[in-house]
Amino acid sequence: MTTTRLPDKTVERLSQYRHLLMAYSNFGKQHIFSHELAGMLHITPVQVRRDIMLIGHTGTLRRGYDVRDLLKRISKIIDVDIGMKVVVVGVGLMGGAIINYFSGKRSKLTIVGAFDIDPEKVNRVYAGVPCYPADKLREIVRAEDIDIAILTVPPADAEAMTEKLVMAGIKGILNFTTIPLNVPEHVYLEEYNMISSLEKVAYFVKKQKINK
Amino acid sequence: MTTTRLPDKTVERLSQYRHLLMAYSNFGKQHIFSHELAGMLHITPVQVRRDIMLIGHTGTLRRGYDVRDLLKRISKIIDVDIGMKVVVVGVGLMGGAIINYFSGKRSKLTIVGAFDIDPEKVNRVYAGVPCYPADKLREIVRAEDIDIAILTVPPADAEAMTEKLVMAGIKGILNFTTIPLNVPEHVYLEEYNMISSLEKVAYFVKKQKINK
DNA sequence: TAGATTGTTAATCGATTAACAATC
DNA sequence: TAGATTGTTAATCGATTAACAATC
Repeated sequence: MTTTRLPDKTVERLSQYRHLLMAYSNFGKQHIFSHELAGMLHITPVQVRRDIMLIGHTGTLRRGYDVRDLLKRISKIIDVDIGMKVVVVGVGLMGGAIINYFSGKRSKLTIVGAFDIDPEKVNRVYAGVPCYPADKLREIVRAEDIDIAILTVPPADAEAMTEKLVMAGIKGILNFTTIPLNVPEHVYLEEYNMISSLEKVAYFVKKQKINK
Repeated sequence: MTTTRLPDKTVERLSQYRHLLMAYSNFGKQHIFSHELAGMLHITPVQVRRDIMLIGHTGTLRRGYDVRDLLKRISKIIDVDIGMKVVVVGVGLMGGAIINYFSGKRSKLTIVGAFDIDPEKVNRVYAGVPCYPADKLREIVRAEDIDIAILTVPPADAEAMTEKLVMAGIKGILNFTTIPLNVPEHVYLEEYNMISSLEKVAYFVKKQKINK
């Protein structure tokens, strides 16, 4: 089954639908309407229906979508069959918080290790995740078949570390540093710049204030 | 000077241009071409020129843009004249990391306080930022004229806390919880869902692997 | 039946990019 | 001049939404 490549935004929303559906299912609900899902995410019902259409799932006119079936379908699409291993690179406050945040949350995406250059941190265990020395990166990534890295090193180290990650065979990077990274085409890169996000909020708050 | 509302994406990029320009300026460079800025951010030169056009700035054919002038112009657009106060709500690991991350970084956006319900945390100081009890939120937000909140409470508390923030008069929220929030129209909301981000990376890494 | 819902196409909206005149 | 660059319009691309037939 080779689904055509789903739009970026749809993939993000599928992950969010799943998150909500799991809560909903634990609540004992068996069916859900597109407008219910939409309401929770503040998007339109049409968008929900269209996303669900894109993954080839259908509901019923009477009761909407079967929660369990939809959950299964979404998981089939966005989950990895065997599971995928993730490492956190840079165990500062942010790296530590991220390890803690994900620890034990998702079953198919597991943080299996962390890396740091600080000898103080190396060989310690953070929320069940062992910290290795950065110079063993290549070795461990290859041996453990790790696919994804979350990058939380200081800005000055970001470029050099990215190069090492790519050389080691990492396939995807989630970048939390403020440095825009350079990666070859076969590596999927997702950047999150917290400063831009906050400045964007500030900009629109300011606009709002002026218009009033 | 009422600039027409800039596109969301342009505002984000302006913040990124500024970040790069500051580094570039410290490097002693006085001028920069659109393709140089573009290269650093992996976008097209046209996009850079268009964004710069939208804020009404111009460069020269010979030397591109004057770094200092452009910096000033961008700051004029996205910065707040008087400065804007920010609080972090929820001083867990993530909240603490964010306080630390921003501390001393931006001059116009300052984290002036944090809130938590845990008596252990209240009245302590994190990276220079005092932590107040959550029930003083309204009082302090009003007294200090705080505009923006970064929300890092546990998922279960997200909704209730958001309501309190809105009631207290917060104008913008940067939401780091996995709960999609409900806010009135006059409050600007920016959500960041780390789990969706990571699952998106996993999805495209998986796709890549299959196609090969 | 009347009302509510899904599934899907076509239209719209917003953002990016191609094309190119102007000019140093 | 030839080459490189900016500024800007028009075209394109991608994502969202409006519209509506089908149907329980």
